[in-house]
Amino acid sequence: MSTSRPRSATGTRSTSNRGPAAAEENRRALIAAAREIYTEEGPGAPFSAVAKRAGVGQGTLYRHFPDRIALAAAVFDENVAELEAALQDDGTILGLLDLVIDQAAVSTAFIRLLSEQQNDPQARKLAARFEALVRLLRERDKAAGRIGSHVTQVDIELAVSMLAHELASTPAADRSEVAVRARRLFEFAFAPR
Amino acid sequence: MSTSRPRSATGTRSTSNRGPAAAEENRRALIAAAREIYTEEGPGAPFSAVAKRAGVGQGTLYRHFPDRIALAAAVFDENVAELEAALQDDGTILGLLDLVIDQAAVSTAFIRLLSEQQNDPQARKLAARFEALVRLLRERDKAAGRIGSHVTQVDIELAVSMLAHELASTPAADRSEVAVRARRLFEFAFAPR
DNA sequence: GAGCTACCGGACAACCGTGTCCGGTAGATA
DNA sequence: TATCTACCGGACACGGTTGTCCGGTAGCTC
Repeated sequence: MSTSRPRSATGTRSTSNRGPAAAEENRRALIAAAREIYTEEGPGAPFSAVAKRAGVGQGTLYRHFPDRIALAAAVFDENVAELEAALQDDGTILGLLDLVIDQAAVSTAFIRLLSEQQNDPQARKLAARFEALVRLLRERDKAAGRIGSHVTQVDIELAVSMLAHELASTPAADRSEVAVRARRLFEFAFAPR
Repeated sequence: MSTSRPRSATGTRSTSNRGPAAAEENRRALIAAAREIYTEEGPGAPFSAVAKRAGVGQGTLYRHFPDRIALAAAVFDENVAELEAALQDDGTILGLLDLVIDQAAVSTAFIRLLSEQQNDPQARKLAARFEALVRLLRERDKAAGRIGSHVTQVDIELAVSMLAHELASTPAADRSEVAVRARRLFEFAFAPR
């Protein structure tokens, strides 16, 4: 996740900041900065803060990502890919919840994007990937008797959404405490009856 | 400007808008307006919109309530009183969830106030009243075997908080659908094992 | 009914985030 | 090296919110 740029905290850009190669590097720096910002300040943070954090100008930010949605989509594309990679082979629903907890702030922004931009094609595509992943995990868990048959696809999506929203509005200090509680609550809700 | 005020649902002012009696009426109008605004636009709505909605000037708003917190506290004071009135005698935890659902937007703002202003004495007092209510309901439900003994005080508070947050970020159109789902989920989580 | 007090209302300055625009400059090309 | 191109960065204009300040006026007192 770390870039080697003056950027957020340390180091100096190895290459120049001009030319086509730099354009790509800037793009990646912006995505990384957005992740950090989401994590630290939540999805409401000023858009322009991303540029500052990435160590580039406003112009560069808007050139690469015309609006918040475009940037968010780029961030979550990576995010969903990580979830898929971690869970597709042998993950579980509870494992999914754990990853959502790990990625608390980014997850929230992701969930928010999905619910607020239901018309945006990019957002829809991400939603579809996420839902497919949930479907896979649910079927596997059900077959293995790890979750009850009363648990629907939507139940799980709702649980993820609630968890993410709750974590987003929890002061960082209490977050792990809340995460443990919530996980336990959903474990009860999903348990075979 | 003459007799026709933009004042909304609360109706037309019967007395003048000056003098000590009017001061009290303005105060109540502001609280009512704040409720409406929370309900319609969520807790992020411009503070000054409350004054406009109440049909009074900015000055009047700030004179009565120096900041958002003071106003929010006044609103939720009424709110908690309503919860107490409705549930104290024979309410249940699920009944509490239902009321939270009914008051979706106001509840959210309430929950947010509690988590963001943990130091404010007014907010703490409201939190204490709310927690006492939950304690009462939980003990009653437990005694009656309506909820499992694994369900803790904090579990319930967390469920309310998650529910409120989720509803807040749900488009109005989908809210009742989500409410039903969430209620069911918590019913499973709380059920005796 | 005259004067005093208290409260009202809205104008306004300060502030913050957004998105655009353009001068500057590195790198590419020959 | 001279010139051309593409991208960079930050200044800035704009729109919206906050919180203050003060002239105006209703109601109260005598």
